[in-house]
Amino acid sequence: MTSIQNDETRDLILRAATKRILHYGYAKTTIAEIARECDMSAGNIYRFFNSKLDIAEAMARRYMETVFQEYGDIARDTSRPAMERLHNIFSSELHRGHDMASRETKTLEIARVMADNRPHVAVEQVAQARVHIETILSQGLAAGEFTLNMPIPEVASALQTAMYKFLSPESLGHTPLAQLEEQLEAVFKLISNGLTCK
Amino acid sequence: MTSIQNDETRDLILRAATKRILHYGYAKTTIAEIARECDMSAGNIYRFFNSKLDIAEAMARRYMETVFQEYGDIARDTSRPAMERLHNIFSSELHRGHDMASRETKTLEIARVMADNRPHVAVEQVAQARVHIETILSQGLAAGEFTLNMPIPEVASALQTAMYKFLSPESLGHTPLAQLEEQLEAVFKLISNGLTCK
DNA sequence: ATAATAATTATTTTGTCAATCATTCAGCTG
DNA sequence: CAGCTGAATGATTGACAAAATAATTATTAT
Repeated sequence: MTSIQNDETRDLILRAATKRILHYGYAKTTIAEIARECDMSAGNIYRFFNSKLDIAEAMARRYMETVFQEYGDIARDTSRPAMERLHNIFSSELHRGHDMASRETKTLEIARVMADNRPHVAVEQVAQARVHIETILSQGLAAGEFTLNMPIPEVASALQTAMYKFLSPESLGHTPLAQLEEQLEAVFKLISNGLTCK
Repeated sequence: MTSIQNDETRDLILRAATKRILHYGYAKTTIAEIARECDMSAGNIYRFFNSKLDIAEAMARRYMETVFQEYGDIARDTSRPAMERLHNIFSSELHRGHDMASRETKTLEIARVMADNRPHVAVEQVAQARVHIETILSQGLAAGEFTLNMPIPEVASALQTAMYKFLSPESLGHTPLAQLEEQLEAVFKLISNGLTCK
């Protein structure tokens, strides 16, 4: 079983794993390689992680933390209009997704591995993103910027559903960024009209 | 090369192919089997279709024709409100997609084969569906039912983008129908508000 | 000209072996 | 004992060839 103490070693392993997995991919990276990079034995890794999948999951969570940090910053910056900040979140989601799909980093493989073996993780991440969207919505509502005819959680969820295309690996892989950007603008315009009208 | 005449034989082949492919899947049905079902030789199939893929494409197109017939009927039925008919189209798209994904028919495999080998077909189909959406939109606009702040083609396209989740095989396969129905309602409510507000 | 049969080419499957790898664990070390 | 190692295990994978299957093309016959 994984021990509780020694957080620094966990971090060391995670950094080494991230380095190699982003470069060579999840399947092509072996526990032995990660261990070598940390100057320890392969067996010792298992004192800190229960499985290779757990390492990947921790990696993914750590990365998403930075993303949610960014969303939190946006949600906190009440100096900008709520609508603009909503747009900011979805737009940055699209660009991050596109970077992942196009760049040589093997992020897409990890996404697939997670979707196949840890499906609840994606659900959690979406829920976490929704929290920030709800925050911005309620700010916009309080500021008189929005007129909602549905409860905030439903609106936030519907927004995410409508923006699904911009984080689906399929469309990210097959549609050029410029076109996706146009489509994002169009959908956003459509919806923002519905949010603001009296 | 494929000959032009003898449309009945083409139909015979297509029906036989459809029967077997829906039952056993695309990969598992052979040209020889289709030929046997038609009481002809395998080689002879090639007088009517250039390849097995062409048979699948013809199958898919024929099926989509019936779908577009339905859309045409909906678009023509001006007795119902335009908004209701828009909803009708997307809802029926969702249910058809879900049937494909859940039922034992191997429709999903065909969709994948088409996406991989004939990507332009899906693009065409989406464009064809958009025509009907545009028709309904312009009817709703003429009837004073809608207030659009974008050109009709852009609105139609944005609608399709926002509804992308309900025809993506991934979400159809992983999300229960009831939940997708709820999400469809929510997105539609959000957008319809934007279309109708003054 | 049209269709069946035969030939060819491409792809898939199968079987085998070795190698690799995730994971476990008995035991070393300090 | 806490913290680790290195060897063992069992499952998976990759390479490779041979055989089989299936798509496509060429030839022949009516």
